[in-house]
Amino acid sequence: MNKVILVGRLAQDPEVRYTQSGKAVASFNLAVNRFGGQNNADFIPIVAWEKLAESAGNNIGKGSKVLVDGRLQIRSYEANDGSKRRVAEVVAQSIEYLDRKQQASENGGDLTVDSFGKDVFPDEEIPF
Amino acid sequence: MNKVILVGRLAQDPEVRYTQSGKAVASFNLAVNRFGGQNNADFIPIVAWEKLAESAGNNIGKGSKVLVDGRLQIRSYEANDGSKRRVAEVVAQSIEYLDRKQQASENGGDLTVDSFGKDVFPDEEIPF
Amino acid sequence: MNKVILVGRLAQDPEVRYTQSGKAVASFNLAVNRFGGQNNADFIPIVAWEKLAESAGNNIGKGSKVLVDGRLQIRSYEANDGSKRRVAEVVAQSIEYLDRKQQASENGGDLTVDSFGKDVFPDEEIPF
Amino acid sequence: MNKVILVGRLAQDPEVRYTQSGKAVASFNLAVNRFGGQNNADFIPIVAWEKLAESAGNNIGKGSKVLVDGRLQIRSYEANDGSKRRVAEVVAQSIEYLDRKQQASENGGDLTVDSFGKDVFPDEEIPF
DNA sequence: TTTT
DNA sequence: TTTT
Repeated sequence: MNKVILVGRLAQDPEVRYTQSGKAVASFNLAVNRFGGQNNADFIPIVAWEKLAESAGNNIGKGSKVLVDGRLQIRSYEANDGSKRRVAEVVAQSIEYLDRKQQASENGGDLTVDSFGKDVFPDEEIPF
Repeated sequence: MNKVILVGRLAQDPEVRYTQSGKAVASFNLAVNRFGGQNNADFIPIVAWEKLAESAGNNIGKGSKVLVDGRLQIRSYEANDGSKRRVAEVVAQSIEYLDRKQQASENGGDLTVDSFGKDVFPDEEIPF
Repeated sequence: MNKVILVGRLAQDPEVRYTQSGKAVASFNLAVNRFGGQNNADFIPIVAWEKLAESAGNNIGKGSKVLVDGRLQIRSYEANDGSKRRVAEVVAQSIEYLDRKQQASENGGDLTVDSFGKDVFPDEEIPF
Repeated sequence: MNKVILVGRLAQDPEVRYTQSGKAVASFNLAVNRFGGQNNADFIPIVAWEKLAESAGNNIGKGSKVLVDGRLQIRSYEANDGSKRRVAEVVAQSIEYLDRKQQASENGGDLTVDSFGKDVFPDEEIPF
């Protein structure tokens, strides 16, 4: 069990890059207000992959309010001076767009993007 | 966003049934202790599907301690007297077995069963 | 561990009542969309107590979008015909108001109401 | 909304320190297995305060299995070379002890420690 | 109806 | 470094 749920606003536009194998990766910091908190936020690094990444790149930007559901991961990397560093980041499993800043979409509904197939089974099928 | 996370013990062995289309469905009540609570628990109906259901049928029983991650669903059904009833239940998305009652498995590790494919990406692939 | 996190819209205005000991209790159904889901929602009963209840009564109504953080509880009661019934409901521990329908509040920020005292400790105090 | 839920084992005994104002603070790394993961874990820094800290110091140690419920915080500090660094850590709001390594406690039940007062209301009080 |  |  490794679950993180955050509501906040993007501190900057998502940066979308591509791995050597061609997978899209988006990253941005999420400003999550602390309780009591006008000018008191945690800026939490978020990473999203593939269609989640592409959707973020196309649909949200600096200031957008989102709900991120994901897992907390510690990633190792080599710093410029050759030293080994560790950074914590949240790998998004789904992102729910809580407002629609720019394009006031005519259908109104909220958009949720998810990194896996769905497991929704109709009520009627249950054999009891 | 519809997320439920529970830790508790099975109040009875899982019942495994099959839909007309052949899908396995397991159901059981989970005793979740309230704070302060020896003899003070909520008995929460859990439903699991397909491989989650089969694994539950094979690996856990009355008294097993588990962590259930799922969503809360309201299901409508027709009662015996023809009246329409609604029941709330948690549809499991993953079940983590926190103890191994019967078979003291030699490898020691915990078992997690999950209803969808995994989205684990290796650290090294990240292009930054 | 008994945790529920829901995002949805109130299906009706909160009903605020008072216990014999004078505690406020608010109740309403929350429409939580399923994935894929325009016309496909679970209507989940929510209960809030004391200042959470009063705030809900004053600040949100039918159609308001909220994030509810709480626990899932099974409550027993006696039906009109004398039979014993059980109902599941979510007891809210905090409610975050994700939009402000009517009154475009002048202070701008989002409003979160919480049922317990806060445990926020300043960063500087940590002795390492 | 800033919520983190983790299940893992302590990578070392908790270190308990005291702030200048006398508050207890415990810190340790939690090894949280990734899916698929025997030798594949994230080591996540956990911080607990006051009675949570004292209980951790007294009741759990390296290898203990726990469920941590908390929030993700970014803390700034000054490194030895005077540069400003940021570190992410989980501030525990409750810790559930999922096993009892050393002392096979005679009372059986699980121990949950929580950082705030409880909001449990009896079922009977609800006026409907 | 029920778990430890 | 940063959001409203």
